[in-house]
Amino acid sequence: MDEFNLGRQIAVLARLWRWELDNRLQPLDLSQARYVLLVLLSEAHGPLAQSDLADRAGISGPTLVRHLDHLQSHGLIERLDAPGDRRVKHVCLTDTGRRHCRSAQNIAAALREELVAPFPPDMIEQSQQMLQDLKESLEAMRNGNAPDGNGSHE
Amino acid sequence: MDEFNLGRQIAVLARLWRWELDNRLQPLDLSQARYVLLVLLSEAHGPLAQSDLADRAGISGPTLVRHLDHLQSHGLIERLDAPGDRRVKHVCLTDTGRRHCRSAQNIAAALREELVAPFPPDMIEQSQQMLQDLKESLEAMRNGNAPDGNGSHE
DNA sequence: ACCAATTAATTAGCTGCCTAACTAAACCGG
DNA sequence: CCGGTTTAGTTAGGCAGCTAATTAATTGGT
Repeated sequence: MDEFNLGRQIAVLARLWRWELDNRLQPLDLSQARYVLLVLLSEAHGPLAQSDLADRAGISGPTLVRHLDHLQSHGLIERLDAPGDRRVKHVCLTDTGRRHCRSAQNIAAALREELVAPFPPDMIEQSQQMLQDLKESLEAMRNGNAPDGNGSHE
Repeated sequence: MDEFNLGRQIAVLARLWRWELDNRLQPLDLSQARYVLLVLLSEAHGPLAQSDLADRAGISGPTLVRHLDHLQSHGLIERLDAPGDRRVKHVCLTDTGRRHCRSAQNIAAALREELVAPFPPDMIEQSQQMLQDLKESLEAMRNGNAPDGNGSHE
C-alpha cells in the first residue's frame, strides 16, 4: 500500500466521486455542489441566511453566491429580504427546488449505497469518524492553532 | 455522526488538506498540485513522457501542461525531445527541482504525521484500504461498468 | 506507398474553489 | 448623534480540475 499517500489519495477520491455524481445529476441540471445546497436548505426547516448556508456547506461566501445565482435563475430557490436586518437575505426552496432535491437525494443515496455496499458497517463508521477527526484537526490548524511549541503568546 | 455524508465529507476534507499544504509549500513557490509532480518524477528513476506522468498523477493532459509550464519557467524541470518519437517530450527534474522536491517532501510528511498521529496504525491502514477500494470502484464506473442489472449486453 | 486511425502535446474555454476588495447596513463607544 | 468597526452580500481575479478541438507525428491496412 502507498505508505506515502493519504492526502493525495483523498484528493483523487474526492475528484472521482464528484465526477460520478455530477454525471448522474446532469439530467436534473444539477451538480454535486448545487445539490448539497438544496439538501442543506431542505434539512433546515425554514429559510437560512446566506452566510449561515455557506457555513454549513463549508464553502466561501463568493462561491455560494455563484451557485445561488444559478439555482435562482433556474427557479429552484428564492432570495427574500430578511425582516429586521436589511443586510441579510433569506434563501428558501421553491416547490420545484424541493422536488428536484428529493430526486437528487435518491440519486446520491444510490451511488453511496453502491460504493459502500462491500464494506461492513462498523468499518465504514470507524473510517468516517477518522475523516471527521482529520477535518477538525485541519480546521484547528487553519484557525491559527500551532499544536506544537509556544501556544498563544497573545 | 452524519449518517448521510461520506461523499461530501471526503470533498471537504480534501479541500482543507490541500489548503493547509498549499500554505506550507508557499515559501518554496510550490503548491500541492505541483509538488506531487516533482515527487512522481523523483520516484521514477529517469525521465517520463508527459502522458505517463499525467497518468500517474491522476490528472488530465491539459492540467499537466499548465503545471509543467509553471515548473519549467521556474527552472524546476526540463522538457526534452524524446529520441525515436518526435511527438513525445520527456520531463526530468533539474538539480534545483530535486532540491525543492526534497524540502517539499519533508513539509508534506510533517503535516501527514501531525494529522495521523492520534490514530493507531492499523486503523489508518484499514481506512486507507477502504479509500483505495472506493477509488477503484469509481474508476470502474467511470470506464462504463454498470455493476447492477444487465451487464455486457454487447 | 499512401490514406485512415491513433496518439502526444497543446490551446481554448468551462466549473468549482479560493482571497481581496467593495458596498450597504448594523452596531457601538464617546 | 456621529464616526469607527464589524457583518452580509457581491464583484473581480486567481488556481486547479475538466472536456473538446487542434496540430504534428506515428502506426496500420490495403
